[in-house]
Amino acid sequence: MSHLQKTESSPVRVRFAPSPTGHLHVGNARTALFNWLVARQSPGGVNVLRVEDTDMERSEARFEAQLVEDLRWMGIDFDEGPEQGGEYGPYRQSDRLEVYREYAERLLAEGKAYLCFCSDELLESDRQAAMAEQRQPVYIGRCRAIAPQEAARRRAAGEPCAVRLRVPNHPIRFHDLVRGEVEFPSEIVGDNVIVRSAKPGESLPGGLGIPIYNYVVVIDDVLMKITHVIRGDDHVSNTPKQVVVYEALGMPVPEFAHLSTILSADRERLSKRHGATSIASFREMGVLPEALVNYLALLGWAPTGGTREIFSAAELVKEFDLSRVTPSPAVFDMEKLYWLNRHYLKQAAPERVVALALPYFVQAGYLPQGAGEEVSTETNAEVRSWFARVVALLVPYVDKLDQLPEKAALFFRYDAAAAVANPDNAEVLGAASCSAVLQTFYAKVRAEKTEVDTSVLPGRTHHGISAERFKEIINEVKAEAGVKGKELFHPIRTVMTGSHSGPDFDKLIPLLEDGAALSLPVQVKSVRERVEEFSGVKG
RNA sequence: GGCGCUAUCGUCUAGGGGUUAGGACGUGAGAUUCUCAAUCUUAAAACCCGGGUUCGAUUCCCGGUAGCGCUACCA
Repeated sequence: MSHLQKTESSPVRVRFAPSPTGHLHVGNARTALFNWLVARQSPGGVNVLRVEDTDMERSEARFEAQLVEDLRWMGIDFDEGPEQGGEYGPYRQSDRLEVYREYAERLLAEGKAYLCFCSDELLESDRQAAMAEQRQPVYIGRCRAIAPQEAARRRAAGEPCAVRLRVPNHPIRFHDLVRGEVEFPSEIVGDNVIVRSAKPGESLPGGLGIPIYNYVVVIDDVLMKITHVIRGDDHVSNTPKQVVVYEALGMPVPEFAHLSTILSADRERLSKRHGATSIASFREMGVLPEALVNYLALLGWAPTGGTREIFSAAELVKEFDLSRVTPSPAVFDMEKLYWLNRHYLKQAAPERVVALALPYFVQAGYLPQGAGEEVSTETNAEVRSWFARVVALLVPYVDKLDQLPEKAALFFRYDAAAAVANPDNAEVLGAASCSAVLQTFYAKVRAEKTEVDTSVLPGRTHHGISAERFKEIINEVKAEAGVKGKELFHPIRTVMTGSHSGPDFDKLIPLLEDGAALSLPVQVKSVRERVEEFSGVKG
């Protein structure tokens, strides 16, 4: 944190500056997280959200809203931004065009910038020529020497013109918290355009067009008093172009921190093509925000010692250190995210996991639409408490919440015929001792007293074999059929669940019986019903 | 093409002029359990290549290679 200390006089101010052109991606989310961590770990630190929507064609308001929601879900909040305002607003670039124009005029008046009247065609042929001669394809400065009065006259006459910044004649250097000192020769920068020429319908007062990104970021960062620019490393090559703007403005250059790219398993830049990489998709699949935050922090950062991996957001705020961030790109590993998610799923308060799991079951059609509602009728409360036990039983089996309904198939999708036909069960069902076990077991279950309970669901019987009673039955089968161990348990398990593997009987049997007593969209079959159905297929 | 950035187990990483190169995910094995999941134990697994500097380089320097980024009146 030493790098933050020296700016103690003025508090740390960082910003996250996304373009609302799509869903929030893991790469951007990590950038947002690192910014947030730096702001929160520094006394008086301020986290600014700035929406870079100058690309009118691709920017959409709904993406901005989505973005903020995704960030909030992760626990990342802002002190200043379009929603909360602040003294350095407005925070949407589309609302700041007048500011950019003013500064451009100032730069022009001071001779730091000049008007360029070159046509697109001319520029393009310059570029081709430069490429052919293997030179850097930068602007050759054709309009640099036009006298200001002459330029002003041509502009007033309505001749289309762009504004270019005069690049200084010295190497451009800046400090990067993750990469150290970075230096570029000025020749590679060139006199870049900072304000486009006016396009029909996009004209600003004074006949200028929409300003260029590399210029507006600097104006914004200067005006918003940003002390640390933390962003993706796709901006390192842009940085010298921006540093030149700071110099022209006579403003101090902030600290930079360029975060490495997140790659997919094929070592390509992570994109939609690589499946679910948007923050929304992680939320939808039932990844906990604390797992995602923890994982993202570990991508490119490790604490001193490098052995600790589990960090809450609060712990990250305490431990995180920008200068320990690695400059090398990292491959996104879904398995490790899942590992963290499994960890946090076990840690999480049961009620929370149940609430989060519920929609998946409603969607699967296993639970009624209103099951999530707070208004708890008596039945609803019963369903909920049963469901809570189901979730608790199944959570150790999943990486993420959306896998839960599939794991719950043993409750809702019992199918004896399919179980008997399943090749996975062939060995168990084909064992010599199987028949004896099954016959004895069927008889025992049938002999159980049936307790009719029509209070919950008229016309249904609730047998209510307890876990203890079930254990006794198994012991009786063991004694009478003379079979023990796997040969005893596997066939019985197959009858009960359709599979020879699954949760402990102690927990499973009561859930089966209690579930059967409930009125659900997909009826859970009781122990006795399962026995009847199974014996019908395999007598 | 030019410029820049990067390079430790399959993956995320720690470390650093002399180390048995550490941890984690994943994988294999074992324990536990009727079984699966969970849990515990355990094993295999890495310093990109070539030159320097040095008594000694994985570590420092240079070059190569590879990957990525930027090369716009995109952001």
